[in-house]
Amino acid sequence: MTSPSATPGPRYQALLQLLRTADTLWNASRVFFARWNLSPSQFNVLNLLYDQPKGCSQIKLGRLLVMHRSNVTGLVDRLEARALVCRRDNSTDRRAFNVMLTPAGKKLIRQIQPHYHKAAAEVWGGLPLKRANQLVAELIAVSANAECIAERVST
Amino acid sequence: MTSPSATPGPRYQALLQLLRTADTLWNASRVFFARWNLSPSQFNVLNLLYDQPKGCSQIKLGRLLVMHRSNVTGLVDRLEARALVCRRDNSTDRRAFNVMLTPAGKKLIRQIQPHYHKAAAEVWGGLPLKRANQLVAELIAVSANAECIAERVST
DNA sequence: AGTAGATTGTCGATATGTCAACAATGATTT
DNA sequence: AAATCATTGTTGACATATCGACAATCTACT
Repeated sequence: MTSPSATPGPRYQALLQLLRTADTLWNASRVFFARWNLSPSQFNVLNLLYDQPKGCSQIKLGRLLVMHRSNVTGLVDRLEARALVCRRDNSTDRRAFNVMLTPAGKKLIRQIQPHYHKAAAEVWGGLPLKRANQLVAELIAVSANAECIAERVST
Repeated sequence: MTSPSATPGPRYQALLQLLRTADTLWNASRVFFARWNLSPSQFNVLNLLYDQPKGCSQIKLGRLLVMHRSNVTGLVDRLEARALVCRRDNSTDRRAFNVMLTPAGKKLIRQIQPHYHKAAAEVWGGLPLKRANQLVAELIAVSANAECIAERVST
């Protein structure tokens, strides 16, 4: 007989498995993108910029990628060194850059995307649509709870 | 009318949301453990060692934490410098150390665990047990698929 | 206009993570 | 026993991530 609300239990297992799965996914994506000599984060930058033809400030990039400004600097530096991305002056705000894909960057991301979407679909195997939607909802709830806890602690 | 097997779709959203949620959880845990001046990885080391009273080699620690040996070196270094962990010679294998908790380390982990379990439970809110178990099963399947893809690519 | 406060990007310090290479040791094979 | 191969931990080079401090700039208010 198990106590009806034992603390560790299945919910705790779910938490551990969630983190572990994400780690596995991230590592798999590292292996996956290595073919094009890109890190997952670098791919994310290119992928995001692909949807922003007018370019994007670094702080906005950081917000979309959920990372600190200071990290965007180096990420963009390395992509710029490979001419996949360029920094253009922003005419309306002289503090900010406009980061955008170069033609080479566009070409690369177009080349990768079909492989990426195929792999992403495979990862879920035969998960029914209904379950996928339910899962997204649950994960969003978890995110919200975690953020709430973090906020409560830091204040 | 949506196409029955469009590539991005809800499964793709689920993938993104999964990574995002894990990132949020990890960040929340960083804030959470900062109270004790620990990183999430450092906590994981202590937490693992708590269940291994006889100690653990660094390579085994790395496997349990899903990280490379070389990373364990620094992690243990920093915990050792704070006297939360110690390296003892392994009598049967002179290559390996036996990493174990010091009394101070045991004391710290015992102090943290109740807060940790409470927060971990809160994260799931009112998720029914049945759903939690289903989730774990789905996440394990995803892990396996991801690892399979990575292996296929790297070979 | 001028000043005070917020925002943007960079830098340095530090932690976390990878990989390849190395020395020391263990395990196996001949 | 000797040689070969595998494993353990460390190191160095690097990418990724955080934070705090800083200069330049924008914004708002007096």
